[in-house]
Amino acid sequence: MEEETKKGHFIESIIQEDISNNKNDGRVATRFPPEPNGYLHIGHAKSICLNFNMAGQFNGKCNLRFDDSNPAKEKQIYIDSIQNTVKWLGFEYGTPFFASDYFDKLYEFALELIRKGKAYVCSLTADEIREYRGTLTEPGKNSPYRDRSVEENLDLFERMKNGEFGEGEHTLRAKIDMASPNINLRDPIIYRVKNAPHPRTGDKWCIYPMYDFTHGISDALEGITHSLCSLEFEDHRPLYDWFLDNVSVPCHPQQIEFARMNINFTVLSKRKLQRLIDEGKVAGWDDPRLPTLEGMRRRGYTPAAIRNFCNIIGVSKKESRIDMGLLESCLRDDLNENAMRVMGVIRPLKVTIENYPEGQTETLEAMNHPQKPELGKRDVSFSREIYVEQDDFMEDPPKKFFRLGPGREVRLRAAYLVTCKEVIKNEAGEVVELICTYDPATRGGNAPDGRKVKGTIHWVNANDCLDAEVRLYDRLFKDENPEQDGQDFVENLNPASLEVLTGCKLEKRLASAEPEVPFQFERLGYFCLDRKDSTDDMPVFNRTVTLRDAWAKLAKQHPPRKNKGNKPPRQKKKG
RNA sequence: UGGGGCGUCGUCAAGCGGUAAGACACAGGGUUUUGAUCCCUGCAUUCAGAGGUUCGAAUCCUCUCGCCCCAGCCA
Repeated sequence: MEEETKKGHFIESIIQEDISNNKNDGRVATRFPPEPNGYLHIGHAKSICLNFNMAGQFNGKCNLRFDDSNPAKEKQIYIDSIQNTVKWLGFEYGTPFFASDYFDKLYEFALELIRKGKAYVCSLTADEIREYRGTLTEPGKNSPYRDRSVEENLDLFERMKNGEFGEGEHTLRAKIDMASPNINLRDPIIYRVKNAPHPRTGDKWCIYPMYDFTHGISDALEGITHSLCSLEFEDHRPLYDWFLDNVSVPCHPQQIEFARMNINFTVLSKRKLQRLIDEGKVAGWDDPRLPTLEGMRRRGYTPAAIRNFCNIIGVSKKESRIDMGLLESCLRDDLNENAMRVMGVIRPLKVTIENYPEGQTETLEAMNHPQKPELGKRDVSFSREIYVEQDDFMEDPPKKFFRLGPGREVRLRAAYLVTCKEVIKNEAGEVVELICTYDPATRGGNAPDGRKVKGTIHWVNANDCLDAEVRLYDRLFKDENPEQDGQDFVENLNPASLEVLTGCKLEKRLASAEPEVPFQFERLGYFCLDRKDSTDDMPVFNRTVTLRDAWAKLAKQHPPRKNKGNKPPRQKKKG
């Protein structure tokens, strides 16, 4: 049903091989290392699943480690959110780790490099450092400070630590090779002065280690065996190895790179997501249209669906753009299996059943899940006045329209067969009510005379229902690739990504719905109560995803006739 | 004309010298009180291209082409 771990992607093969060679004594340890400078998104989920799955699969452990070496960008709220989200996704990580917990040790390792003559304090300005670095095609040149004595370096570095210098005055650099074709090896900066309070170490430090120095050493200190990261760090691997080879760490983890995830019709980068928020294009980090895990959670995505998706897409080194449809397919799979069925009318059209006794109400039974009778039945109330979906009526319907139209008979799900007798319109000519008759002999939906009724539509008792707001979401961008032809992705937003419907009429049992618990509104899609904007007076439901809709697809392929407002069906063409 | 990667169906992705898995999508058909679900069926003579090695190549070699990443005191 769920989560069949894919067999053998290349990282799994490497680990398997290492185990059979008894490398690391057959131990496996991975880590998920987010920088707490933003919220997690679906792209991170891939890495989370990969790291935790590899550990789980090979009886190892996976650490959650915050890569918090740049206090200028990092915040406690992100630390909290990330922990929360990883737990929600379903992974156990025990006590989280922090690179900042290694600041003392990192400082010692920097000292070790200086004593070995492999690091020096450089007093070039940022601009000068850039100039000295050379370009992609020209080698760099040595810093004039490259040959300072060990003593002087030790003294300067200590004074950096003690706060005697301002930002940018000095840096500590590894002494590697200014002529290396790999720019990362041209005496990379290890420490810089930064006068910013750190979320965890406060103002204890005014110098902070850079990523390349911090990351590998943190891995080694935690006994990580396989350090999985994305492709852009491939060029950093020689540096990763250089640090671990030149400093006294307990082990030397192996860095392995894989391609990060991309999905069409959305953007996956903290920077771009941040911009959508800053420019007010979406409501915040947890806007249900966003691919952030908090947004997806609020919208109704389930952890199981996301995990399954991450397992299904595989792991490789090829840049790819995954079809949003695949994510949705995984979602529907889980929701179809687990969501209780209910009825809700989101664009109500009143129906009066003229031959049904006035003032009478009766209780009918409906299945909670047609494929799972063990989930039981629920009561739904029925009376003379009900609501049906506006889309389920056409004044001049084509032949293949199996719903309501003048003189047509349909089944009200779990109720009766009704026939449309009369159409009532307002002054503007809009249909505002239908007068129908019902066949009392069809209680439950079957006709004793065996006549076939092709269409079944959902409905709600007008005298016993829940008023609600419903939010319909669509893809955030119009284009499959929001940045096609170098366009600014913000210009490509789908103006119809959010549609708010008020005055929706839902089955009464939804009054006790809990946030994020999925329901299938039959024939419409999967919905859940919004945890943030719902009030006692006005519940708000988010549409998580629609049902597959063969009818809508058909109608789209064959454009509307000019007559009424409804979607117009045509005969399907052959071939 | 620096370095590092990557190129298998529309989209992901198996394949590791023995004659192209699977998933999503798509197209037909069946079941159905959700036009949902479910169930069948079809869907790469071909692996970026060209040469070569071999009885045999997507898999090995050579060259060519295309795409991505790197010049933060970000991660």
